[in-house]
Amino acid sequence: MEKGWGLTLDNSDIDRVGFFLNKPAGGFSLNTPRLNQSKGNMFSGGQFPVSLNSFREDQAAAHASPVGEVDFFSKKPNDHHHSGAKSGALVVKKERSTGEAAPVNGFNVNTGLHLLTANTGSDQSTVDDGTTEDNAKNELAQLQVELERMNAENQRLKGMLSQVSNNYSALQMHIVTLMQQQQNSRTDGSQEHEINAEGKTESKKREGGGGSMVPRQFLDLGPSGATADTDEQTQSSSEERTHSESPVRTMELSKNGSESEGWIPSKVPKLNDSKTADQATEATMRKARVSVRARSEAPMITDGCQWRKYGQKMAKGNPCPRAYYRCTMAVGCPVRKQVQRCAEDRTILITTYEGNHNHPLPPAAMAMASTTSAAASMLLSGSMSSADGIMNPNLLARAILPCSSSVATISASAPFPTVTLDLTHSTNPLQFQRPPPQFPVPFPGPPPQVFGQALYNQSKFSGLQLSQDMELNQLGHHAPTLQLHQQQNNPSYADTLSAATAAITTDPNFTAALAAAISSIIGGTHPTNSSNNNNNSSNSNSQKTSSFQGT
DNA sequence: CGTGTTTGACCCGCGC
DNA sequence: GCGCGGGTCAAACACG
Repeated sequence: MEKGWGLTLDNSDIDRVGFFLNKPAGGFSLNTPRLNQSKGNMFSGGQFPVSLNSFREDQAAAHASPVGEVDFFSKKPNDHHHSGAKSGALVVKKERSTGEAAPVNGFNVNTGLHLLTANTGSDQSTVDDGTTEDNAKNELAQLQVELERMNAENQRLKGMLSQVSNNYSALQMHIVTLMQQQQNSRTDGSQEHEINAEGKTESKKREGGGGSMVPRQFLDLGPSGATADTDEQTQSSSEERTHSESPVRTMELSKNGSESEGWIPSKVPKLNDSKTADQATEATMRKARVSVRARSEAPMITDGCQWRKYGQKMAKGNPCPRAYYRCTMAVGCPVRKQVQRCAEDRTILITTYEGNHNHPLPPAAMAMASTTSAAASMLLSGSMSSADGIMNPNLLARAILPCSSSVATISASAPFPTVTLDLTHSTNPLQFQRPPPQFPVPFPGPPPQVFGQALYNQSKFSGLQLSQDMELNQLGHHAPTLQLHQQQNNPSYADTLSAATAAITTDPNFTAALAAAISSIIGGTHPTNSSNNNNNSSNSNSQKTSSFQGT
């Protein structure tokens, strides 16, 4: 039930964990968010920076991390004897007695403890003085007391940790319960029409004389094994396993609302029994789509992935052709996207994503991928697949873009659940109301990759925000420092980031996630290259799609 | 020559 | 059954 969401948070937070634990750099699959990682997030979120070590005692000791707090928990209470080679404190003392400098390893912890002693210098002057022996004993006693205190603290923190974990689980269960209750209390599907401002006629046309509202394919999960909530599927399978394939188009709550640019295919894959589980899962995941409306003069926004154009069609009602792209970062990646300009406002580029990547993604692409994946998961997962996705458009909308719920809408009237992120206004006004100074002319216009970064930032913020809400309500505070650092190094990004920040800072709870996301994204890319390597993709030379950044 | 785009043909679902 | 429209395929082409 938590697929997708929070994996960006996981990534960034794991990095932070690595900061403490000297974690070897490892790849984290986008599609494998794990609860235990989320727990790690909780514990590393500043409130419990030490508790994490209780889980990683062995690693911390093995890595001999220079961070002192690690060893507090790697020590055993009864290792404080002189002969206890395992005691870091005493080992340090012995080494110091030999005139060696304190090794730069985990034993630095004991240096910290030494600060509590009365006279540290007496150790070095210890030759045969009886008083120094007493001092040593006193010091030893103090160390022992300190150790005991630390152990007590450790136990206390562990208790807090388990409590937080329990609270998290309880909250999670509560959310699920609420969703189920809301589903059960649903009496009609009229709210579906509220989701899209102007999809009423189409939906009513679909209803025909049926009376009961068909909840579309939100629940048309078929044999998808990706959804865990099989019970909910069974609850509503009878009425919801329909293949109403209305050619309804995506309606968006933008100001131009009448525009229908969504990617609503007429071909709905039927999940027959003959299909394999993988195929069904893939087909299921491909059903949920995330449509992004954004102002960009570039032929395609940069989202960090490599795309190959495999088709172009003239869509009805739109003089602008619709381009079909396929992800080429991995063989067989099912992710596709459609790019089409808004008929009414040619400056608005509508990109619709579909599917989940089956390969690791660069940081620049993870935000968008996580957003689409999360949207798809939330729409298609059992808990969400029930009417919640329809009944609570704001829930998902705010999950997608919590900073401005008005721009994220769900097109429930579409044959496929489609989340539309309208970034053409209100989300990032600073970004688009004034042209960037380095691009005064309409073409190439706002740097696509800059916009892309802003977009991804927002997307990533979404994941972060939701993860925060569901796991912990605070992130660490070191990320803003990184963000500012990156901003200074990259003026173009500074522009973008400042705009994005200005758009989001209205939500104070979102600041930490914002900073973490920006720093994470930028930290994983090569801004100097990515800030330039995509502006040349004008309409004429857009053959080389490679919008891949940071490689 | 490899890679990616272009573009007409083809397939499929749906409405009439 | 036929036409329409969306989506995909694949041969031809362009480019480095």
